[in-house]
Amino acid sequence: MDYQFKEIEQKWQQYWAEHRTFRADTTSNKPKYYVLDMFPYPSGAGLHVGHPLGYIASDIFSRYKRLKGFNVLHPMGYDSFGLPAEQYAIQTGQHPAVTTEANVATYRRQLDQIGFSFDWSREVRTSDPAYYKWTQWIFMQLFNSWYNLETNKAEDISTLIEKFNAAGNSEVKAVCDEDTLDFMPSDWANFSEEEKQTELLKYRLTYLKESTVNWCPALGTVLANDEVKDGFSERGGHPVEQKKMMQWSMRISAYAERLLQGLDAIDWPEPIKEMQRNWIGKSVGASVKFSVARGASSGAVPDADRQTQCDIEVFTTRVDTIFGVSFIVLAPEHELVAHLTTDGQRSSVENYIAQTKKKSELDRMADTKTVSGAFTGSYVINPVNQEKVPIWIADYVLAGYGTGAVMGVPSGDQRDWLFATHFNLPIIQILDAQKDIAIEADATKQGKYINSGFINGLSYAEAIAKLNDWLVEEKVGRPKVNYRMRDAIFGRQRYWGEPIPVYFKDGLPYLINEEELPLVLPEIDKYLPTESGEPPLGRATDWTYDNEYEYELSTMPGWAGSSWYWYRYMDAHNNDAFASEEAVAYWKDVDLYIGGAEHATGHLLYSRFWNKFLKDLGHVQEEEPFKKLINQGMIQGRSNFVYRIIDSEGKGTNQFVSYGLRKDFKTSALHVDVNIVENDVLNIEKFKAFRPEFAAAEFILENGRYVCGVEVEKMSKSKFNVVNPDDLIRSYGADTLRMYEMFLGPLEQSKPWNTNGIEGVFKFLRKFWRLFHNEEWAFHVNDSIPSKAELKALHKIIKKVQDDIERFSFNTSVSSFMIAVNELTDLKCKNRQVLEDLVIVLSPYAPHICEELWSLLGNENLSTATYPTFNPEYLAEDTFAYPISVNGKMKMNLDMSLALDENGVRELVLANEQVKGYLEGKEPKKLIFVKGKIVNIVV
RNA sequence: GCUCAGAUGGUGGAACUGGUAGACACGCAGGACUUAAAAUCCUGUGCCCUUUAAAGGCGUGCGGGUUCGAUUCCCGCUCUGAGUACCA
Repeated sequence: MDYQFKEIEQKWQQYWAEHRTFRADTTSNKPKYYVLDMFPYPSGAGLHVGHPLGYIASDIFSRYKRLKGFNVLHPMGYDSFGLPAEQYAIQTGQHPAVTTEANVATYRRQLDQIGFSFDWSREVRTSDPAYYKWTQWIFMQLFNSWYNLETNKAEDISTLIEKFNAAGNSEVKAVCDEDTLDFMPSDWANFSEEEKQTELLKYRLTYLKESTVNWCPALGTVLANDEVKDGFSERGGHPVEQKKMMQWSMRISAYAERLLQGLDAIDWPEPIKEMQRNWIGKSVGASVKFSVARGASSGAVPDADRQTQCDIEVFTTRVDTIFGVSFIVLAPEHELVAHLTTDGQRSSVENYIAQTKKKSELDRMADTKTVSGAFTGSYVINPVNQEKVPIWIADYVLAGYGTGAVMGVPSGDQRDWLFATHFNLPIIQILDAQKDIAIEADATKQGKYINSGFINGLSYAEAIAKLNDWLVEEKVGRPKVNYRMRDAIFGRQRYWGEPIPVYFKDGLPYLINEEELPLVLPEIDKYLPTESGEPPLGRATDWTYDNEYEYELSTMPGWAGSSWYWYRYMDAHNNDAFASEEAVAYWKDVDLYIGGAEHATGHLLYSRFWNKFLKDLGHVQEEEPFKKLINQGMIQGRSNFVYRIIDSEGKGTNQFVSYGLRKDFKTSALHVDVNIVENDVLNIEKFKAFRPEFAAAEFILENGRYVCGVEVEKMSKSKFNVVNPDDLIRSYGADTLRMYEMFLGPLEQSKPWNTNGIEGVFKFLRKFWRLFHNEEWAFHVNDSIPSKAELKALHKIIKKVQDDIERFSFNTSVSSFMIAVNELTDLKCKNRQVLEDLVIVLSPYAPHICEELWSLLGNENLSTATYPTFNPEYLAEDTFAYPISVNGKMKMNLDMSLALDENGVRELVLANEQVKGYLEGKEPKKLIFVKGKIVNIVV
């Protein structure tokens, strides 16, 4: 029979499901290998062709590893909490759980028909209470932990309390809030329960913190940055304001250094590591206190406050330039600004602050050219030389980074230089190697210091060391490492997320009992915030702890459930632990993780954080969760256009002109559904049915066809360029889709989707099928002894595919399969032995057709087969058609024995008549010979 | 602006450590089979010159360099894509 992909694919998908073929087994004595895909959010739009790209690659890898004798864990699940389901619920009143369930069913159906070898018995859904029980449990562990900088790991909060009991907090080295009290053991003992809890909260790894959020009063809700555009909500266009709010936060900053160091040990793409390094943003420098000078300038009456001692702390990476400071700049939002502003400067400072507030964050960042700022009227004393230096405010200083204050050194920093030049502030040269500081700043670290008091004559390294010691000695500063990364906000004022297992008593948060987990999401009448502006959970009735205390009304953010899910797959149905100790000990970590690069600083960073935390507590074994990471490229949409002719009045007509002829007319381009276009040629009949208004359309054709225009855009419904895998599977089958997606190009490269070449892959599979059949489509192989040529073709592909898969070059193996099948077809190979091995080698790519042929060959269960061993002997050659080049230009090929050495080759080459012709009687100066590669004659 | 990735025929791409550029496909052209179409098969297909062939010239974004030899290494530039945002 001809290749009947529909029957074959259905049959084997059913077989795999019934036989639980891909169930991973924790008791196996084979080596383990864990292949993980980033699990999808089940959106209402279903799967598009971009999704499976990574899944196909990981599936090929998993199937290959099974053939290579590994015990492979290859699971799949759903990141099923999220905003779109909630949005939909608000609009329709449908419970998000219901729509999510329906979407999951669609995804499952679509995934199943591609023939993935997932172990579905381990499926997880983050919105399942049996799953989020453990997300909540991890939250509780974080709440009950603090970060000990002495042991450099998280510890149970009880060890902190012991320290408080024994010695108060002066000796405690912890990552904590900045406003901790100083207390002695006796103080601690006398603290009330509330005071103790308040203090402990400042050390807990998850804690409450006042944060600024985008608050939209009209919608009564907090918005993500994405949902705000130019100060207005994207939905509805209502004004959005900044509002301070108590929010749950995760002390990820405690792990900054370990997150940074850990990158060196993992096999990830360098650009992703670089992104994480930048995100963590380590800078080494010093923090220096500048004390505010008493009595401000311009005859202003100093108020009583200003008389009190007050310091401005700055962070700098160039403490060596401190003698060159000619001004200090605070962020306009800095808390001391109002306090420091003199009456004389008040109006201009307030003006400036008002202006800054008006600028959107984007404007403020985009405009690096305009210099702006305002003088506060106050001064600080530079601690190193007692110089009086003016305090300014400017919006280039950010409140959120460092201390929100910088020292201005115009000779060494171009931005400071521009500021000083604009406002006429002094520019002091500090290094003898600095040049042309009248024209621009020179940030050199070369040369010796000048105009720099006690560091005059020193080099950069000497100066830094001396200053750091001096700062500590004089108690005006210290060396400091600063990280850009800030703690992660861990609450959302939404419904469709994990409830936070916390209740409030006397305004303080307490954990619920572990036995009470999961804290199940309560039913509510509407998915909107309450009238008083509380999160949707405020609508729940009879939802209190112990019938008394109010629960936390925020839910966890989207990244909570995805920050540990790979462990759940190890032991998905465990009710007593997130995964059993034995399961974690067996599977350990993810060997290969495939997913999109867009998660570089979100999911991939948070996951590493939670993993390190769980490691500190002894719940998991590895410091890093994902050993190797591969990013698949984004599949873009390829939009097609038709060109409607515009009449003299500017109105669209009924006529459409083909792409090549559109220049002769006035036209407007219209998106046309890519599914009615083939190889950029429009199917006119389908187009007429596309929309009623096109039913009577007329066409100006070129070469008898209507050619469409093309543009690469993001895949989206509104652009009619979404390609759904279902249609392709219907016309070509899953095996063709799988191979075609791989054939498209390198996995990691982003590329537009186009189906132009899919026929070629389909033809290949038919040709492959025909290898096993005779002219009448009857199954036909023989048991003859394989010829040398057949074995050569086979072993070439055995080696090629294994090399390709191991370097994730899937596109090149598809080409090689085509070559192998072409060769074997030409050889009229019907040999059972050869074809059987070929089936195994191809099976990771096209599993259905291979299972069918495998069973026709009389075998059972292809996934338990063994990948054939490559034998280099079959590829060995006696002779080689050496390319002969003259002066580096290839001229001809000459067959010569591979046994020949340079002298033998030289003799043969120079004696050759054709070569003589090329030399035109000239004496060769030199002959380059690379064995098995090339001969080059230099004249 | 900075960082990273990339640029190869009409198209997707191949060439893995510097050694025959354009594998494999798509498309296109021509042919076979067919009443016809589909399917299948065969041939050709980087560009230029040439009636054809042989032969030749030019060719991996642009300009240089290293080398017997460069798509590959180095320097400078242009463009495209992604990320990031005044980080003190």
